[in-house]
Amino acid sequence: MKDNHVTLPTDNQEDLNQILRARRAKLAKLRELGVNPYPYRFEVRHRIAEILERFDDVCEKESAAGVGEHFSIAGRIITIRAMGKASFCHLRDDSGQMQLYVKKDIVGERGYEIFHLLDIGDIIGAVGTVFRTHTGEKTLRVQSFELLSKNLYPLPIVKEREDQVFDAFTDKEARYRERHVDLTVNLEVREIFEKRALLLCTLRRFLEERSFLEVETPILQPLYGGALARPFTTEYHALERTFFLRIADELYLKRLLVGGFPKVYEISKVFRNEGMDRSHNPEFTMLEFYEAYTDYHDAMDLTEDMLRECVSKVTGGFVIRYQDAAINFEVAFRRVPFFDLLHELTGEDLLEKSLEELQKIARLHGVEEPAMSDGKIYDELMKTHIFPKLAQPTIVYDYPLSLSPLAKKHRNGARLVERFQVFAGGLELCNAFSELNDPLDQRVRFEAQQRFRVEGDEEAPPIDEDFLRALEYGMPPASGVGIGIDRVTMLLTDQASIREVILFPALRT
RNA sequence: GCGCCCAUAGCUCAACUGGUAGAGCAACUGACUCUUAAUCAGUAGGUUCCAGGUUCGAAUCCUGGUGGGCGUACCA
Repeated sequence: MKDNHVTLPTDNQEDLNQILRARRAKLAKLRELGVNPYPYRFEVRHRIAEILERFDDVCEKESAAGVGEHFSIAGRIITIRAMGKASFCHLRDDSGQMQLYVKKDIVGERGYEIFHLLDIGDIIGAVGTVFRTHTGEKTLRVQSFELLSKNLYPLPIVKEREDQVFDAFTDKEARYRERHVDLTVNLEVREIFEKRALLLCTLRRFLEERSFLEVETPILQPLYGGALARPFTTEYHALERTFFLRIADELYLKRLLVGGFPKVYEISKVFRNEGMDRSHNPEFTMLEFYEAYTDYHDAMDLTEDMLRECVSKVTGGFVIRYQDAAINFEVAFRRVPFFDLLHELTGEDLLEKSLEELQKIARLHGVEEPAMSDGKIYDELMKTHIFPKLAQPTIVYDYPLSLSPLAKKHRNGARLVERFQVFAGGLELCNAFSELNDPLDQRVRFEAQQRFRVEGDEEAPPIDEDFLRALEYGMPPASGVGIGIDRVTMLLTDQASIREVILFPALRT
């Protein structure tokens, strides 16, 4: 599958297949005709979608409105229908596609010869007037055109007729490995990433309007933390030390709260050295924001508003379709305590059970080896039976203490922490809590994690003395929220796989 | 990590119980001044993912490998 084209030696004509040879021959011919196949610039004055829209109500035949006015567009040739003295092709730019009519009488002998040396995939610029063909298609009558970049490697040819698509470029591996081809040929793919950009833009604007400060913290770190995950390591030569790629932004952002910024956020890649599947990519994009003097109830309100705003801006409505389910973001999100959901599942109050009782209940619900801690059992039950079924936007709150070493203990009970997660479409979108700012409690929590670590839990984080010291200076009470941007994008673009919303997803090499 | 499935022309796919690889589109030559999956006539195009093995003979069967898909595990 892989690099059969990459390994083709471009200087040895013998080894090239006939299509590649033909393209190179045309390139040489063009040069003979005095055409630079890779010129420096072209004056693009119009976008195709704007032209099409403008002539939308101009009726059949020669459009009086278009006569005389010249339009200048540039893009890639996606179809060619060549005839002896007049030809058609379609040109696509970022906004849309439009038919071009190239007539020998107009572009001249040499121009028409050059046009015949063009291929699907070439990038050209064209200037002309707009008219409608007999069949009603708005078309550019080309006065002149210019080759802007010669295509030497053939593009997949996707054809359409009456909404039927033929020979679509669908091989997932080829699409991910050659995303530039995917984007060129599959318009709906481009849309996903336009929506992703709009999502990021919306989030930034939302936070900016509320006076949050965008900051950047280290990706390369001497110690990692802020989540439960195995890190990637890298060698820092100058320091002769192993460094880690961050697994979360959390600890550095909290230091900024200590430092006096009351509202901060960061949007960035984080890296977790774990397997990949349709909702996990080893590097992914997180938004984390922290607001001083607020608790997790405030954060719930803010997060709910934020998500609703994103849905509205990106999809244009409040009800979205995700994998055949209608998800409504207009109404208030359901808010339900973690242990209420477990009660619904098991009919028992799991918070009151001993470890033995918990293990028994876990077995009843299909957990194979429940020899783990109470927290892991709760987590397992929720992950297998509850979370995937949370289709409508749901805020699950008040989590067991042992699962959340960075969250503040619940004001009403010592065995819970003030934490919540937001789910929709069965996807976990956000994780948030009232941030633990008691440095002595934080040390106790780290030490507990340290014990898990010694027992072999590779995801338990190490003790971060620098962070503990920072807390000792005093961090204001605060709430913090982490949002998985990729997951939200999946939801808003109705994609089942995270790879569809990451331009260059991780692949084996 | 484990299980199941997949890999054939530039793209999308075919090839029965093993018999020596084929189609549409794309490409090339020619014709054609309103075509649109353009049409018509003709031509060419393959390391059947890789390496071994079985066989007179392998795209097909076996072993190993590579890459991918789906499921599962892991995953705040």
